[in-house]
Amino acid sequence: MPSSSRMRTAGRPTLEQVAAEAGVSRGTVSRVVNGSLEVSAGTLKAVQDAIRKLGYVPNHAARSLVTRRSDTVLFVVSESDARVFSEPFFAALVRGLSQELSMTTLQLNLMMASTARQHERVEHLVRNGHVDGVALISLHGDDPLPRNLAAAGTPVALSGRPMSDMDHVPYVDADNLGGSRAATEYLYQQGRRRFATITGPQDMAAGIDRLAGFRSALKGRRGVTRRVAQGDFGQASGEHAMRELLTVDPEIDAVFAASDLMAAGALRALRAEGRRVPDDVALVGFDDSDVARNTEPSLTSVRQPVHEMGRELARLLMTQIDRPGQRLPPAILPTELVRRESA
Amino acid sequence: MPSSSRMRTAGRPTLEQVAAEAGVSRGTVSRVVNGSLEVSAGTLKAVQDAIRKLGYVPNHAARSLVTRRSDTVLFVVSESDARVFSEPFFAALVRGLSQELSMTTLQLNLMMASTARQHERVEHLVRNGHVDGVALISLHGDDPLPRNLAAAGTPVALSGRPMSDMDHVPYVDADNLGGSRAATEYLYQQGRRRFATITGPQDMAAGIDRLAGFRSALKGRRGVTRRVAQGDFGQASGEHAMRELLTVDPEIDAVFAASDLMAAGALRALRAEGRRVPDDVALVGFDDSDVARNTEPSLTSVRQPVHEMGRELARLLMTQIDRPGQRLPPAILPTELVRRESA
DNA sequence: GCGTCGCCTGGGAGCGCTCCCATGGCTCCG
DNA sequence: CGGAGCCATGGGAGCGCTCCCAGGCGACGC
Repeated sequence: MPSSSRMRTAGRPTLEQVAAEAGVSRGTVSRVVNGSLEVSAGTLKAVQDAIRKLGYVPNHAARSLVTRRSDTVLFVVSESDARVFSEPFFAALVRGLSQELSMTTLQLNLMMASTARQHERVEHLVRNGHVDGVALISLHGDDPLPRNLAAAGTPVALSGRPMSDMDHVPYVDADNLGGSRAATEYLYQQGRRRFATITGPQDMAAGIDRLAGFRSALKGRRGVTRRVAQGDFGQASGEHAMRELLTVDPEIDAVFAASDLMAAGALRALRAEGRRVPDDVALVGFDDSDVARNTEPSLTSVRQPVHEMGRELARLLMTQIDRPGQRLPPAILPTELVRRESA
Repeated sequence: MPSSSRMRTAGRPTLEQVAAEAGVSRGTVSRVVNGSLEVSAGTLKAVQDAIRKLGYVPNHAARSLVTRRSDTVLFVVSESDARVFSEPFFAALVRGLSQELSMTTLQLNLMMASTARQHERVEHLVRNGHVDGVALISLHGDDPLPRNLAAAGTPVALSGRPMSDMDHVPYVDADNLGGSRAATEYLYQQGRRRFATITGPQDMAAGIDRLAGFRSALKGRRGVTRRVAQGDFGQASGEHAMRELLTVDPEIDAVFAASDLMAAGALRALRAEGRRVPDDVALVGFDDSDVARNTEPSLTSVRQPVHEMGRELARLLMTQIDRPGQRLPPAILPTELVRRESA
């Protein structure tokens, strides 16, 4: 019965084995692995050599069991919002998040959760210590999830300004207001005077803020007309809104659409009505997405630094994990007007 | 100093506490939690009640420590050539993957890994039992990672047919060949006879297969001309290729582009040269992406079931996790021609 | 009526790690 | 030269769970 017995899982050296190899105790190896200073230079080297020789990597489960930290953050996406996926926004955000995290030992856990049952699962995951923090994207206006989590002391960070106040839950967002204002001012500087905007849904912060930016840029200006039509960020709504606007005022010469998709729709409508862009009507979109590059004429648009927003989201989370209870201000990242053919 | 001492982390009941509450032993509770049958009806109920009452959720780390399973799968994205894969592709794939996984207890871990150092990290993660399986997307042709992992006995599944043979590493892919053939045949049936195709990069399976489909559809047909120009899936390359094609043969009346982006570029070139689409030239793209809906005219395109491909990817992984060593055939999912205005 | 079988159940051992206290040796000061 | 103090280290005690073996008990058969 020699070769039987437990058969020490050969491939994975344990702390104990490293200790034996280095001629020290478990405790000492643990200190080295975790970067404690209280180890003499000689021992340090011996242990490091042993670690290298054996190819030791700490067992995450074992560590997590005692430290009660998981070294994992959860990224929750409400998938019901199909809009999120039609845009590269999601991918770029994840990329930024992931990049920032990759500089630490933190892992990224992804979860699509729209139903209440799935939100419950998120809370379970958190309560049970599977994750150290949660990043949320694309919330529905009144979603209690972030508040619940934060109230329970879990680090939380949001992407996009939440509609209801979230008791100091930090969030990252683009400077929607500033970006819209800049876009509108740019149109004004081009000599345009008969303005229209196609808004996003007014129950979303992005929709509200972009309209506010438009208004703010035109505030107090004389000899300017301003029309507002509602859209839902989608292309069809942009086309519809544009048609409506032209009915109300056929002389419109400048349009700011709160999304590129809506701008693309507007472009269609304008063309159908025989307007030349930008000669007759100047048009600016928002997002600087792929569509903006592919329309004809291509769209002047407001770029948001999505990748950087992802990184900031990660930082917001990491800060809270390191210093629990810390109150963080929102991170509002600057936007930039990208000039193309449409304005 | 009464209130001090260990203070049993109140919020999280353990197996032991559930056992006490139900008046049984740890072992029995464990059996209930893990769905073993060897428990009498009465005990079962008592335990279930206790679990509900206490809100017990198993501690993942503890379980993982002993079972040596992590209940986590890793999704690795080589971000360096994110460019190639249109981004909605990525999002939809993740969504499918995630949806399938959400029906199990498996967690999804996401990692962007392009550099060698990061690939190393993936191998560490796997060797160290952090993950039970790995899904890989957007591989570089000769990437040894999947082979290494598979050789070590790790469940692996790929998205996209790998270029080099991977010793039975299963993959999911769209039926690129069939889709391209169908698109080309459709053009033929419309009475078109002077064909051209704009290919994807010929060092990628998708590029190769889509060209093969085009060729296959036209094989043996008489009175048909066929031109081939190379692209790289990007819009600019499509525009360039189209211009070139028109120089070679101004009479071209049908174009199959291996991506929507290239088709959009081709559209630009065609318009610039005064060709009407679809009247003078019929044009079909591939991917059925957003761009296809936003061009003017909108693009007829080959749709791949990306969401379903994500689910299949998950299934491929799960099967291997449940039955290690199982050899799985690739999953080739059907494509579908979506007719719009351009052809 | 006693032995046997099988079904449930209890609980010890141990997964790999961190935490913390005890220990031993050494330096330094009076 | 002795004692105090400090630093580096060793190793026990768990973290919460699963696995597995032993044992209790009821049912059934001879």
